[in-house]
Amino acid sequence: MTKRLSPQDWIDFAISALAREGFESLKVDILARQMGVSRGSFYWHFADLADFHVKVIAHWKHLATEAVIADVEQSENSAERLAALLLHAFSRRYGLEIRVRAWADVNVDAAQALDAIDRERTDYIQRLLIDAGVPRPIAALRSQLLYWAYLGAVFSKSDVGTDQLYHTVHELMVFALDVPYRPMTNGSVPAN
Amino acid sequence: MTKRLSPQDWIDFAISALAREGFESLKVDILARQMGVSRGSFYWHFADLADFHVKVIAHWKHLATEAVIADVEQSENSAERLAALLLHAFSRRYGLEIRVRAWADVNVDAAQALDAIDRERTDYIQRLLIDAGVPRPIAALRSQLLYWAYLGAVFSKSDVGTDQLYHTVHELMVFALDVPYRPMTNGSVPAN
DNA sequence: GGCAGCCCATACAGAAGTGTATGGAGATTA
DNA sequence: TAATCTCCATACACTTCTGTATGGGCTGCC
Repeated sequence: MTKRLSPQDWIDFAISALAREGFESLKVDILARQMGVSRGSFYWHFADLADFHVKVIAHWKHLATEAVIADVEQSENSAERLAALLLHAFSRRYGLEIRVRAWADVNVDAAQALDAIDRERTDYIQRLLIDAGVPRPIAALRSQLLYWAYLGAVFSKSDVGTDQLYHTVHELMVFALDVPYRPMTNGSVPAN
Repeated sequence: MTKRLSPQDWIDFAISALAREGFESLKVDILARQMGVSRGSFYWHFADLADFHVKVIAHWKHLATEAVIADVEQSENSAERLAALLLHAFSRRYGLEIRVRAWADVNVDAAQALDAIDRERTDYIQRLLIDAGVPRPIAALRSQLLYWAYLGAVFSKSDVGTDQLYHTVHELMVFALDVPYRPMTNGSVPAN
């Protein structure tokens, strides 16, 4: 019945296991037990563990880039887009991303995937800044710093509260665009 | 001769191994081999692996806090101190810190130590901002963001070049203190 | 020189995980 | 219905690492 598994089933389960327990749970033994199946199933679908890990990382990369693209379609002008992006970035749950970055310290493929994702994101932010009128060299620097702040937030345990979130975004918008910024949502953000 | 080892010898070697190869190298087998000694030595000095790891983490925490204190004594006024701190933070080699953060995803003690260090550092930055005249609630937010940027830089593979370094610090100083800042070193930083 | 105490080597048992070989159950197609 | 193809279970050999037990060398001290 529901017992026949596809390679994608394994990969999907691995992604959720990665988010829940970290990369050390991505072992044939453990996954098979949790999926109620034997290791024989795994070795039918995948050559070995390394092969499996490569495919899991590739799928994560796919998910991560999809998330970026989804943000692109949100608003019209680039300032609004940047604000929406920041809002989304700093309110997100970081479960999966923090696991992949820990994994990258051990796994070369994960490290390469992260490098690509990082470049992709900073490039996009930089384009937004340039479109918003920030001179190119300054935009390069600030996009880097903005993304670093995002990365730091990912790793920092301290969650951004819903009210602090708007202040955070406001501060970053001012930093990024050099002008006071008033968000579209409501008036809960002070005028600095 | 030079073969008799103290517990501290093991811990020191573990710290350097951690920086070089990551936390997965902190195994009795591997360390003993690299130190040219047998595992019997290890189990004489330490109860078990967990005990050893706890002590390694404690020692790292000691080193990390020492580094912060060293920065405190550098300059006179708080703006100069902040600039010196940023300069030092963003020009540092991150080898050890990135390893510990990866380790923290797996080891609870490492995670706790990192939490404490993070809090310590942000508190210090916040104090500097307040001393420099930034209102307390804004200082809290900005110190958080500044530290996030530092954390992001730690994880980002892209190294900060020596020339970009001054621009980075300049941008962050402006962001932190709300005023154009001119560093003391030389005139290589544009007036924005 | 003899005697403790400190430090290390060796050997053993065992857990956890990988990969392979083989066979068997179920669905699919001829 | 028979043959075949998919998918999985079981069993085995192997590696890596941990922790313990035991004994031996070295050092300082009397």
